[in-house]
Amino acid sequence: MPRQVDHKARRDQIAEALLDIVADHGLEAISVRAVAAQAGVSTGRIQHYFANKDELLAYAIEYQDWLVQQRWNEQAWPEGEPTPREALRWVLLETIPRDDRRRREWLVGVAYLIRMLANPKLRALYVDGLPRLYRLLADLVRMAQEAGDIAPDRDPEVEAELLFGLADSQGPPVVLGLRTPEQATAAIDYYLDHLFR
Amino acid sequence: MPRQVDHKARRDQIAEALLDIVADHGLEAISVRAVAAQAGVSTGRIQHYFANKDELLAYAIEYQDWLVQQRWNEQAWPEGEPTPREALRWVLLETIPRDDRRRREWLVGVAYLIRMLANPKLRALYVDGLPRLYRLLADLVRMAQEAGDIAPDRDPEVEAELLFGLADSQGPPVVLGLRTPEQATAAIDYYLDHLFR
DNA sequence: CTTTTTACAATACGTTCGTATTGCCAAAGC
DNA sequence: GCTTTGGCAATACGAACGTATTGTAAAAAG
Repeated sequence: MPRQVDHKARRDQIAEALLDIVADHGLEAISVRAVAAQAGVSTGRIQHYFANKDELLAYAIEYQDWLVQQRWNEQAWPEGEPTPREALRWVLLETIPRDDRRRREWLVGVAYLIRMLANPKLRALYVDGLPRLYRLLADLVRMAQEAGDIAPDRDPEVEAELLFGLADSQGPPVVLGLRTPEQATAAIDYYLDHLFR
Repeated sequence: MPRQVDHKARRDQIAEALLDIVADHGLEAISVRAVAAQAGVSTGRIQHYFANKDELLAYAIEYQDWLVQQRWNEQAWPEGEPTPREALRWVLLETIPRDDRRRREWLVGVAYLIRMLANPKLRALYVDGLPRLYRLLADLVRMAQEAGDIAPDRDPEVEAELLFGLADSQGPPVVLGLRTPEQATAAIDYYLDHLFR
């Protein structure tokens, strides 16, 4: 066997370029040539690593999903053992598009949503992830309740929905510049202050 | 002047076809020929009523925005003078994609979101609408408070954000079939039960 | 040193795209 | 009734598209 290259690295580099374009101009701006230009490679290279455009598109979100999971596995939780409140805050802030990386992830997620309707593999990325997130939030609320930091009459499932909804609904206004990430963070902190006592 | 036709009706019919395609397959599926086929007209007809593709795309969301405003102006409020709670519930349920019409509107809104980043005219549709919605929700909470139906220590602005977030976050799971519209409605009713007493 | 295979670059091919062009029919104005 | 003009259909055109094909440099295997 001749010259060996890191296949994943090459595919990831191409996926990076695709995700940049999608976040800026949507899926309709994706062409093999445009991705090649953004990545600074030839279309021949892209053809060498992806059988066709659909496979390229599919790899790119799977790659983004992998990126997100990497961050959650490595960075969570930032400093030692967090309290339920710290963990809750970390998770909620993680969902808002507060910096370039998270902004791109958020926009790409939006761009791929309609594709999920007809594509079961894409759908699974969302369908599997959301209930896990709800469960995590509810568990953290429960832990805080058991520690006496949240009033016992609060329903953890309902609180999980409210918290997620509050964080999730910050996405569009932040991305569109109607609200700053700081304001979105403040909204979440404000509600956490009410929830914890 | 010769034969006169209803220009708006023609344009709306074409916009309808475009919106159907966008909701099903995203903006990347839009071509003048595809819209013509969906509408059952010739591409010549589309060219006659729209200078180019961009103008067609722009007209279509403006048309959808007009449709939504029509419904809010005419159907709100369903039966006579509603209580603040009825009005609140009506508004919140209006934002969830519970039937084909609202589902299409929701999906089209998502599809156009990335275009709003670079297009001020599109952005305005969102940027103008959201604060008005927040204000409406907060006002309704305030009215209910003054009537003694909501505890006076609730912050109307915070409650507006929670209510909107709760309703808004139902969109993706409902559209993707993870949750039924009935379950989404139940989640909203459950929280309204807690808020009102 | 030769062979084989990987990793591409370059180009070619057929299709689809947005849009320009052309032509025709019907109705209103004179 | 002739002219004009709006309302199209049909077609044409160049660019861009996804992808197939071809060629080549280089490195591992023998």
